Amino acid sequence: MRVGIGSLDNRGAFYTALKSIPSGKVATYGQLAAMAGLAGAARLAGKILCDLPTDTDLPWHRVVNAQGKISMPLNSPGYLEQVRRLHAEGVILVNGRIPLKKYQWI
DNA sequence: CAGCAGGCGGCAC
DNA sequence: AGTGCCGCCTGCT
Repeated sequence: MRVGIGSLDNRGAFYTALKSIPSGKVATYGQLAAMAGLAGAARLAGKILCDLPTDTDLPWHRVVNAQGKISMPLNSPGYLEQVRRLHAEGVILVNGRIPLKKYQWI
């Protein structure tokens, strides 16, 4: 939230890391944080991704939690949107979760 | 497999 | 300057 950009500097790092995720692959929050140079700040990743608009050009939908599941209420529009985008890239959910063994970007 | 507890990093108030 | 809050992670019950 807050349209103002001012104090977010690491945010750019997250965006960069996010863009680095190839299509058809997914990464965990911790992974993304590590890529952004903030290893251990997985929560930050979630906070920042939460801040992203649903219509953003960034592949935020390629980020899931360590369990390979989407963090968010099932009835949340973001959830459905994420699943939709992932499916469009060839990433399918099995029993509501993504097989990280196959899709996790390493 | 599910549930609980602790720890981690950084932003917002 | 301190507290709370997370789209979390990992380990142990």
